[in-house]
Amino acid sequence: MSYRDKKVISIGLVSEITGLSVRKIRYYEERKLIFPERSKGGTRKYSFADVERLIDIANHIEDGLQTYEIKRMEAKRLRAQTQPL
Amino acid sequence: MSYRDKKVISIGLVSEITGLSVRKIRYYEERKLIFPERSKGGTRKYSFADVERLIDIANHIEDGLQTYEIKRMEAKRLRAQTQPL
DNA sequence: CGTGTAAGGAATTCTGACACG
DNA sequence: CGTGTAAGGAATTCTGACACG
Repeated sequence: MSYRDKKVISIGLVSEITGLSVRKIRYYEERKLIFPERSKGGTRKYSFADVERLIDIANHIEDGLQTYEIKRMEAKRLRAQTQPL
Repeated sequence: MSYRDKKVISIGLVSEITGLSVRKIRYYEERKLIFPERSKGGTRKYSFADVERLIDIANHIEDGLQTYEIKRMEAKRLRAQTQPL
C-alpha cells in the first residue's frame, strides 16, 4: 500500500487541505461516501486518496447531485469495471 | 512534492508507527535532526519521509551514536553528494 | 546525554441535537 | 437534504522543569 492510501490525516487538516468544513466531511461519511479509520481515542484518520475523493464528492454536490446519486454513480462505475463485457 | 513529503501526521501517530516515544521524537527535533511543520494551533506535523528518517535516527542511537554524531555524518554525506569530485 | 514523568494549559475532536430550508 | 452551530466531554499536544545516570 502506498503513502497515498495510509490513513494518517486528522479531520482538521483534511478540512484545511480540501477547503471543506469539518461538518461536511463528517456528513459524507454518514452518507457512506467516505470511510476514515479511527485512532484508539476515536479520532478520524484520512488518507491522501480520501482527500482527493472528498474533493471529487464536493464537486458532484456543487453540480447539484445528492449523496445517494453520487453513491449510485460509483456503484455503476464499479460494475462496469468488474464486468468489462 | 510527493505524498511522502507532505507534513500531515501528528506526533502521536508517528509515535505509534515508529514505536518511538513522543519524548524521543521531540528530543530529536531539539537536536536538529528532524524538522516537523506546525499547524495553526502549534501541533507538530510529520511526513512519511520524516517517519523513515526517525527510524533511521533511532537505529543510529541504538548503535551508540550521539545525536551530534548523527548530524555530523549527514553533513559529511551531503558534502560528498554535492561535491562528487 | 538521552529519556521518563507529573503539571497545567491550550488546541482538537467527538457525539447528538436543534435549526433552516 | 445538506450544513451551521452551541454544548459538554474526552483525547491530544504543548512547554518547561525535575530526575537519573
